[in-house]
Amino acid sequence: MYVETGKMTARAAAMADISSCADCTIRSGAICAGLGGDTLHEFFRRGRRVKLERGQTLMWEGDAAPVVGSVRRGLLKLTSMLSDGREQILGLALPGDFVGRPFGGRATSTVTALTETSLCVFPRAVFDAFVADHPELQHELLLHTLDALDHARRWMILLARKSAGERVASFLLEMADRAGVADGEPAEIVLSRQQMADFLGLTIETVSRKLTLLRQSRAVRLPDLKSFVILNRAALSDAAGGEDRLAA
Amino acid sequence: MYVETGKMTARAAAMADISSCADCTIRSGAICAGLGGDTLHEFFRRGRRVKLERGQTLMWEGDAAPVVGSVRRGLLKLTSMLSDGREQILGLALPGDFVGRPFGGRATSTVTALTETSLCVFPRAVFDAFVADHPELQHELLLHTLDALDHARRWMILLARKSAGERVASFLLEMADRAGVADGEPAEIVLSRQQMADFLGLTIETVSRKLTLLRQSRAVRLPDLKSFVILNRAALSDAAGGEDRLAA
DNA sequence: CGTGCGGTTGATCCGAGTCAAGCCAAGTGG
DNA sequence: CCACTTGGCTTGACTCGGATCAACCGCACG
Repeated sequence: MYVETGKMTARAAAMADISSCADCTIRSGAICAGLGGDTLHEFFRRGRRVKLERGQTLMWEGDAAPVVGSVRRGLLKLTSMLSDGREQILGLALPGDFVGRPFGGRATSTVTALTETSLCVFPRAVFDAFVADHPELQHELLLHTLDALDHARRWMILLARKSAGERVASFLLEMADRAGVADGEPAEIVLSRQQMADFLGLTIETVSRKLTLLRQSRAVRLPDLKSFVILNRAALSDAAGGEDRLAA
Repeated sequence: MYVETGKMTARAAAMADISSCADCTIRSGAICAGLGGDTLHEFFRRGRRVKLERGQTLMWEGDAAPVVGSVRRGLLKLTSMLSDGREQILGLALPGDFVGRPFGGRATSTVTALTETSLCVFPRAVFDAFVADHPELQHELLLHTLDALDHARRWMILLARKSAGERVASFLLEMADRAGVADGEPAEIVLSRQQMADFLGLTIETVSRKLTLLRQSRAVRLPDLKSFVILNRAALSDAAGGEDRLAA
């Protein structure tokens, strides 16, 4: 885990902090949205910018999890390990999302970077105390948590009731929409086939087969392993099964 | 939907409110925990006590959902309807749990009473405003939401990875634990077989078969349709599959 | 060149869904 | 009081979708 801050004067640190917030592309969607200049600065001073390489883990399920954080850039997965050693992906964290468990005991999931990722990380005790003093921050955190809950519950429906083909189609739709990629344009598949399987509650072979079927039906094009293009959104949406709509 | 309040003098209403809170058995676990006497009274004055009969619905998925509430007594289900008409139960709400979606647009699930239920219900706009003015209330709501999120994510694992037998066993364990019933003592199954199936992402036939197997293996006894007794917790826990532990 | 790893494809198996029949307890009407 | 219905549950026979096991492909890397 590489931490960007080093030794510097208080003034230099403050300037770095301010510029950090000023150039932050996700402020509007993050929990720090709505914090005034002074409060924002106070808040930021308590955290650190952390950069994770692909594959690095921020916290482990069950650990005392000393930190929470806000994603600035990149993509992380939240996972839980099963007794048989397989892992289930519980969700993804994108820029603006919040990770970790404030006011709690142990971390409820393992948080791992899927791409190079940058976060604002806070010691949990410090974060908890600061939130207690700043209702507007707590409010943003509450909104984020409510959204995450809604999203998790929609995903429950997919896992409980959708067929393998529907899951894969739903996944592609969600990836394209979250990335804001238009139909016809190539969108990135950030996950490996194994990770897609872990996410969708399937096996790698089934994921592969269903992708092949979607390609053969001309709903999508798969130029390479890590990208896809929506050729026929209606067909894809149809294959996703009514779309009780996972999109937030 | 039967609303208990009628016309009464301000003083009588206030007394009713106070006694309502005083005799509330779930205060400690509800979002109103930690509200001081005056604030609690203020808060309570803004809501109403609502009683739902078994089967009555408090709000519908997708509706503008004008209310939120805190469960005092009884049991409700949160459901979402699939395009094919089947429903998936997203979660249960027990005394102390919070239902509805504050600060949001539409209700994200349908909320229906499974037993006779009593709630403190608030108009959403009123609730939102009151929460904004009372950080301690917002804090409690946040804690509840974080817990609900953790619970939903654990349930995702069950739906994504567990076999039918494991799901049914996990369900029985959770029911017994939530009701605080000791092994050997009869515990209530509040749901019908159909509702269990909707909850576990199975069909009614499969639920029935797996219950029969558990009975035959002497893990549980099923005196009648609506109750069960844990005879061998080790066996049941084993059948639940390692128990990556759904209990909070 | 091999060697290894991620992905695809094929053959087979098994668990849960589907369809259908029957059971039992609680109404309901003659 | 008894035949008949009704609704929730169980059980059985069969089907089918996705897991499993296995072979193979293609590419990166030593």
